[in-house]
Amino acid sequence: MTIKPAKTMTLSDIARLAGVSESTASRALRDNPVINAQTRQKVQQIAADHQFKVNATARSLRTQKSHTIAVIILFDAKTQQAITDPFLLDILGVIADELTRQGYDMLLSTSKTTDKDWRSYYFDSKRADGLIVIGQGEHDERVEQLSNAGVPFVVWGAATGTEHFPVIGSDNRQGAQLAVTHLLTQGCKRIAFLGDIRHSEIEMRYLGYQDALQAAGIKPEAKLQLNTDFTAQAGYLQTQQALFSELGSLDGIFAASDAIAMGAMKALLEHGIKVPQQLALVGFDDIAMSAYCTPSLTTVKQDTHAGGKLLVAQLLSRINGGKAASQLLPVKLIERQSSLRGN
Amino acid sequence: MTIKPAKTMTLSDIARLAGVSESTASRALRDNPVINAQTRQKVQQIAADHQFKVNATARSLRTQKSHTIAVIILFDAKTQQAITDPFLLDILGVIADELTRQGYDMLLSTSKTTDKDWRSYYFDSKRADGLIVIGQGEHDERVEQLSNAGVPFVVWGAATGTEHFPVIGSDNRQGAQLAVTHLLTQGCKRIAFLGDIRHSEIEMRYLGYQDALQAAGIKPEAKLQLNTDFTAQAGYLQTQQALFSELGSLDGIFAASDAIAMGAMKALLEHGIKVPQQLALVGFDDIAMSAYCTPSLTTVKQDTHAGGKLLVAQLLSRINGGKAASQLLPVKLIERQSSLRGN
DNA sequence: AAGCATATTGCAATCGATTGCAATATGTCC
DNA sequence: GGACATATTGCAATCGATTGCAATATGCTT
Repeated sequence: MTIKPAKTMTLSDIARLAGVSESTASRALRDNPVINAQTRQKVQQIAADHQFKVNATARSLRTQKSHTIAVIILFDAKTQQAITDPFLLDILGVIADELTRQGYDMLLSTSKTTDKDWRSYYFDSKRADGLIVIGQGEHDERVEQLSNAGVPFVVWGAATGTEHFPVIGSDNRQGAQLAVTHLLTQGCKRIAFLGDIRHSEIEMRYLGYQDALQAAGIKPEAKLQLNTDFTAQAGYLQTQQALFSELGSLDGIFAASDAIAMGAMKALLEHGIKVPQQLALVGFDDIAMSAYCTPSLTTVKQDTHAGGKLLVAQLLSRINGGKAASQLLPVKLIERQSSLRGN
Repeated sequence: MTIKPAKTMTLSDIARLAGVSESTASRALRDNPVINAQTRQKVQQIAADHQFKVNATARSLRTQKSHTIAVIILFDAKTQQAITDPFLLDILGVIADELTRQGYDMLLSTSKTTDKDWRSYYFDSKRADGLIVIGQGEHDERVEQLSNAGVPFVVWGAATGTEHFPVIGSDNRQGAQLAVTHLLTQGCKRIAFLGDIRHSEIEMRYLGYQDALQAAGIKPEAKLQLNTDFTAQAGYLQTQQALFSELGSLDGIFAASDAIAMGAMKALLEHGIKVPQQLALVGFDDIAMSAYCTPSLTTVKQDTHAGGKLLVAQLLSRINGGKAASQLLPVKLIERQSSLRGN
């Protein structure tokens, strides 16, 4: 039998019940040591008895802090799809937990929401103290605008070193290089790249792909780079098409995401191509499913946990008057069946 | 060259600049027809010039409406994992879009956040006007409490007909029945059920499983129901174990989620069991990857789009003084390779 | 020209909590 | 007993917008 308050209690109600002023009540509830211990205790007890909760709106108005961070997930302008890649979900979960741990709420915005002017909507209107933008996408001018407007924000994406706002992201170039070098080690000679290089993260992966080839004395062929959206379907269709085209014979594929890789795998298997014997395949992200497809997928694992924590840490530091710096996170190659030929 | 406001503009600034009172300015900005058209225009122009945005906090305080909905994703008490199933991501995206369309913001809370008392934290504190709870999980008392507290909320889960709060969800029982009937039609005689029936949604699926067997004159064996978490890993391990145990020979598996099914598939293939010839497999959810594993996965498709829209519609109706009703959404069997034996 | 309806605008209270500063009470020292 | 330091508490302003009601202006009627 919980007491069901007829109407919401306010601080003034609590103060009256405790026989103190609102200021004392307010201080008592916030454990301000200047208030006498007994008074403090009494006020807190009464507040608890009446299930009093501070009105977050009033507090925000007065303190000029919302204690809320807006997380914006950029959607692909082309596919119009919001969050689809399981990878996003991973990092989103980490960010959510970390924000909570730090006492912040998370306002989530996806796809169409972002038609809005983020700065106006979230920051100028005081809905949020700062922004986390996930996925730079294809060079978004809106991100650039943010940096001119004094809005505290951090981006998950590709730190190229040239942007003038803080970007946290995996070392995509290094990851791709590891992956492609691995393919070369497994004996691949002609490796296709599946991914849309208009996304800056993917562009970095493509650079890593080229690095690896060049290090092995192989000249990258432009026609082996095939623009592919972030979906299994796109990977499937692109691979089918590649197999029918006059690309010549491939013996390796590096896909810019695991979802793409799985689509590619499907197409290959349908065509009776043996993976990894005839063609070795490597993805990127290490989503949960990668270990459980057949053959299991070799991939580059991003440290989403570190990434999420870092995004939050940098943003909060920035909000609290400090600086936020770009940072590259190390990645790791996870070798599985799709590329291991057992020499 | 955007004008960079030295400090944030307030309504009073705009009023002063326009030479009108704050009340007139406020009304003008909200397109109140009582204000003279010219005045209205002038105020709006000035506001636009100075990139004025209404302070959402102040408005909320005054109007007593946050125009925010808290979405709570229940995590599994056991695995301690937050959002992992791709299915959640789907429905979350739909809800986000729909809330945006309706002019609401979305406060997302996962896993550890939910240690809090939701009612206090989100509703009593006026952070949100209502709650959407996703995943009833294993009979959560906290959901029950909400319904006693007059908080507007809706749940995505299993509408059993006995709960006294609005639940929107797929017709899990019907879906399972379709799936298992399909397996029987394909000639399966002994079908295992992989899923944790302590989750009410899964319980409904188990009932549907039993319905189908009984309709075919088969007596369900309790030992063929194997509790399994919502992950590919759990499906994999459980299936491995099942194959080594003295369950006798199975020729069909109905998994309570696609992720579980994919784990199961992995285990089967590793053991050289031919899918679907020796053992047919059906999942639930129709996540994006299901069409792209090999063999592709037969599954029961949930209408996440309708579900998300309905959740939002019902909640807003409830907030606006109306009623919210539980509702069952129809599902659809998607037949793919993992179960089709071509008779 | 007085009377009254209608169109616009402004005054001032209000939403609920926080906080700088002043006020009071208590204790200590010489 | 007076002076002064310290511990507690309260007053009142403030955050920024919204809104009921009153005030003023304008136009029309007879």
